[in-house]
Amino acid sequence: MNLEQVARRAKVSTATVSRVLNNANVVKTSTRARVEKAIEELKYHPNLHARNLAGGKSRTLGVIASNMENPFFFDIYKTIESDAHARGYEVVVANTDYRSEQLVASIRLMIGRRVAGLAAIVSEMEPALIKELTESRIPVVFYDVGQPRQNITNIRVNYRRGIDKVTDYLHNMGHRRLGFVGHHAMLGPINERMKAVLDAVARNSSLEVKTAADADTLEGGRQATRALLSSGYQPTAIICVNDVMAVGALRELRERGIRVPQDMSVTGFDNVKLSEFCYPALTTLHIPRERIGHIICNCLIPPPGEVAPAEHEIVIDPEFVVRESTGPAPTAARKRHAT
Amino acid sequence: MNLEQVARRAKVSTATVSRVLNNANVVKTSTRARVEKAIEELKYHPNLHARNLAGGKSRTLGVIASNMENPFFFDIYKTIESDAHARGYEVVVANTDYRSEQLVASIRLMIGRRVAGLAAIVSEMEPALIKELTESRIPVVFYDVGQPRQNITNIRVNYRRGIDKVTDYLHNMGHRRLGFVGHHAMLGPINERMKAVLDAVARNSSLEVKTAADADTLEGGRQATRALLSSGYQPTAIICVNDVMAVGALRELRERGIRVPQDMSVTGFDNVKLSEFCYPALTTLHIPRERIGHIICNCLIPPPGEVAPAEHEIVIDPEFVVRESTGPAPTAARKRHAT
DNA sequence: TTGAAAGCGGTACCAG
DNA sequence: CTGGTACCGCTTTCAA
Repeated sequence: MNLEQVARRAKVSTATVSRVLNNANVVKTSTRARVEKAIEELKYHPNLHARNLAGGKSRTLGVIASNMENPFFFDIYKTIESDAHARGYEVVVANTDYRSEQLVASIRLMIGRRVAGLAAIVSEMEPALIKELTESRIPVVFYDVGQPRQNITNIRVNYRRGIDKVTDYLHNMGHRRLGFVGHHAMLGPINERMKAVLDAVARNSSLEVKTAADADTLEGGRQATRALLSSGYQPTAIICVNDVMAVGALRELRERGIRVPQDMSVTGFDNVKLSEFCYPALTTLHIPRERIGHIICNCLIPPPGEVAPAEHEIVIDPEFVVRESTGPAPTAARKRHAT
Repeated sequence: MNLEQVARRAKVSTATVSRVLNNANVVKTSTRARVEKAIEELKYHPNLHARNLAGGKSRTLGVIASNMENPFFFDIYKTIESDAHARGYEVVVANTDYRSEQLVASIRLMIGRRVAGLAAIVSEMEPALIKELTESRIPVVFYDVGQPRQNITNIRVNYRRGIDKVTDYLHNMGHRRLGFVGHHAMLGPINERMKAVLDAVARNSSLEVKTAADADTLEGGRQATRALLSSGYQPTAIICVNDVMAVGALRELRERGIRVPQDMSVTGFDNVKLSEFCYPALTTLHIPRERIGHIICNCLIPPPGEVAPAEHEIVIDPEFVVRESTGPAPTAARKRHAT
C-alpha cells in the first residue's frame, strides 16, 4: 500500500497525495476530499522510513537510560516525552542495563535512526563513544557524565554537596559507623556518590564506613544490605545510593528485626515517589527530575529560529529531605535492648 | 555520510560496501578490510530508514502499554525486549497513559514504522482500531482485550477466578464490608476485576462493597482510599485493582492510624516485586509476567520456517499469594480499641 | 568476487 | 492548484 496506489484511486498524482498528507493548504477542497476518501478506503498508512529518508529530517528524539525500571530514570524520560510530544516530536528509548556494550549498541542505533537529538542518562560511558557522538553532529545532552563540547550539553548533580548534607546530619545525630549500599555501576556518578561518602569519612577520624554493592533493584538493595551486615560490621546508619535500593535495605532490616530508625538510620537518594510511600518514609536527597527533563528537551529542540545553544554545563544541587527513616544513633543501652 | 562516499574512499562499488555491512561472506578478505577501514575512518553509520525501506523487512517489534510506570507493564516489556534482542530484533515502545487517543496515535505510528509484530498491553481499545490492525496484516498480540482473529493472538487473565479467590478468602476471614480501589480506565479488564468483585457481593447477601477510583499510581491509590473512607463507609477490607495502588492505600491507612492487617485487610493484584518490599507485604494475586512476555515474543517472531500460528487465545489463571496485609476481620471490641 | 542499475515509498522543486 | 520527476541511502538481482 503506497502513495501511488492512493494517487491512482483518487485520480491525482503522488505529489498531490503527499500534499494532503502534509497539510499543505494549497490543495483544492474537492481534490483533498477525494484523496482523503481514497486514503480511508485503502487503509493507507504512510511509510515513515520513506518519509524520513526523503525528508531528511526526523523529528525524533532518542533517550538512552541505564535502568528504566528505576523511577528516577523513568520520571525524566516521561517529562522529555511529554515535552517532545507537545512540540510534535516522537521519542524512542533504549535501556542499557548499565552495560557499556549495550550503550554502544544503543548509541549506534540512535545515530542510525538519524535522531534530531539524543539524551544519555547513563552512568557508564566510554570516552571513545563521546568522540563518536561529537563527530556525529547530533545535539546531545549527557546527564552526569562526559564533558561539554560543541554540540554537547552537560547536566550534572553536585553529589558531594548532597552527600555532605547527609553525613553531616548523621554525624550530628551521633552516628559514627556508617554503611554504604551502592550498585554495580562502578563508573561515573555512582562512584562519585560513594567517593563523597568515603571522603567525608576521611575528613573525620571519628567516622568509619563499609560499603557493599549489588544490582540497582529492590532485591539488589536487600542483598547488598545483607552482605554488609553479614560481615559482622555493625553500622548505625546506612546510606543508600538511591531510593529503590534503600527500600530494599528497609526490607532486609525488617526481616532481621532491626528497627528503623530506632536501631538503624537509612537514607536514600533521588526522592522518587516511592520514598514517601514506603515504611518508614525515607530521608533522602531530592533531585528535580522534571526540571532535568525540561532542560534536556530545551537543549535538544531549540525554539525555531534559534541556533542550538553553545556548549555548556548545568549543575544541580540536591535538596535534603528529612523524613522518618533517620534518627539519633542508638545508645548502647537501647541497642542492647533491641537485641 | 553515505554508502557512496564509503565506496569511493574504498574504491569499490556501493554494492560491495553493502555486502560487507550485511556480512555477506562473498567478499574477498582484502576488499572487506579496505571497506571496513573506510567505514571506520569516515565514522560511517548506515541510515536505518534507508535500510528498512530498501530491505522491505523491519526486524523490529512494537510494544504498546497503558502505563509503563507500573512495574506490571514494565516487566512484560522487559521480557519481550530481551527475547527480541536474543533473536536479533529491536523493539520500540509507546505509552498510552490509558488515553485512547494516544492509543490510536501509537498504533498508527507502529504501522507507519512497518513493525514486524505488535503487542498491545492496554486496557483501552476501540473496535475500529482492532479492525484497522487486522487489515494491516501485521501479527498482533492483545493482552486482555479484543477477539482472536486471523493474525491476532489473545492473552487473557481469568480475573473472575482470581477475584473469587480473594473474596472467598476474605469472607472466610469474617470480612463483610468490602472496599474496591480501582483506576480510571473504565473499560476492559479493570472493569472485569471490579465486576468480579461486584458479582461476588451480589451472590452473597451478607457482603457489601463500595468502590472508588483514581489514577493508576501510588498517589492515585492513596487518593482513592481517602475518598472511600472519607465517605463515612467503614470497610474491613480493601481490594485494590493492582499492587501499586495497594501500596498507595497502605500509606493512606497508615496516616489515618488504621493498622494493617489488624484493623483493615488490603489486597493487591499482579504480585510485582514491590508487593514483597512494602510494609506490610501484600497479599496479592500473581500474574506471570515473564511467561506472558515469552508467549508474546513467540507469537510475534515465529521460528524461521514456520508460518505464524493460527488465531488462538491463551488464558492465564492468577495464583493467590497470601502475605501480611490480610487477616481476620476486626471484632467490634478490637475495633473500638483501635479508635 | 565485484559492479551497474532498478527499485523501496516518499518529498519537493519546477513547470504548466 | 496540480503533475512530472529528480533524488534520499540502501538492498538486491543480473551480468560480467
